[in-house]
Amino acid sequence: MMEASIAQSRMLRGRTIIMMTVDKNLISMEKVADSGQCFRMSVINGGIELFAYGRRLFISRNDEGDYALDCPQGDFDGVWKDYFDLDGDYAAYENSVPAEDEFMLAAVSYGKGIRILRQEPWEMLISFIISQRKNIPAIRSCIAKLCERFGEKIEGGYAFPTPASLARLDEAALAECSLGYRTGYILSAARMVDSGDLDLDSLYSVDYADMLARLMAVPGVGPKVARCVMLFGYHRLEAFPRDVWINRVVDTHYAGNFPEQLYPGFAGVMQQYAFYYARSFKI
DNA sequence: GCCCAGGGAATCG
DNA sequence: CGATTCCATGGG
Repeated sequence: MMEASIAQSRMLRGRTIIMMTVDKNLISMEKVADSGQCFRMSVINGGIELFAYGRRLFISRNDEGDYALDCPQGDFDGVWKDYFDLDGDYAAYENSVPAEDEFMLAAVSYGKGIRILRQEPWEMLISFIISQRKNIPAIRSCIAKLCERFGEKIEGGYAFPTPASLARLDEAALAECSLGYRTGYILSAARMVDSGDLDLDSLYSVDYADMLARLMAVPGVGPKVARCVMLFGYHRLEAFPRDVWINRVVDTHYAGNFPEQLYPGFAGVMQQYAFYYARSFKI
């Protein structure tokens, strides 16, 4: 049984810094950063920088190759452990692939170490409204502009903008973030959430169909974007978003119909392996 | 310059 | 119903 995390301390400029280590076999931070489910996690000068929940997290590797998270144990226990879904049993997901499904076997093998993050629903809602008809680098660029212009300044960068901070803008101000025709969608979503018309916190406790309907009531949110919010924000692992890459996979290898029923309650995890594999090899 | 991107809404048949 | 068309912008 590998350890999920161990607290370590080291000295830096005369101060004691607490680092949390995460077993390298438990998760691949590099694959997660490149998996298309998050847009504010990037590999930079010898480590990985991540912004979420109003914080910046820097991740490096120690001599054993395990991950060192530059955060106190309280943040790890209260935020990052669940954020990275370190308690999830991904071996069970991977082992559920039928022996005859060569595509999913290859996808699971290639993507080993990917996990479905628990991100903030509000950030997922805005991020995936932006995502429509954009490639991932362009999505990241738009979100970076949003954060720099309208997010709160925090140490090392900017937080994701709050609903209130976007709701009070006009379209001209938002349009500077290269949102194109999505500008009105973003503004509507921000005002719905800020006014309380859409209570994102209350959605944690509603069932699949209700959550899907409530999210799709937002202008610019259709079946695909709603399922991305459900999967990456609310951790509804049964949600199976179909984008252009997944549609190509499903058409090519599954005659237009992916066998979601083989993965009860976690088809979305398999979707993520398939997406990462397909996009990496441009299948 | 060209093609396309983690789609959705409006329109048409 | 399903199929088609338009949408703004920038990355590769």
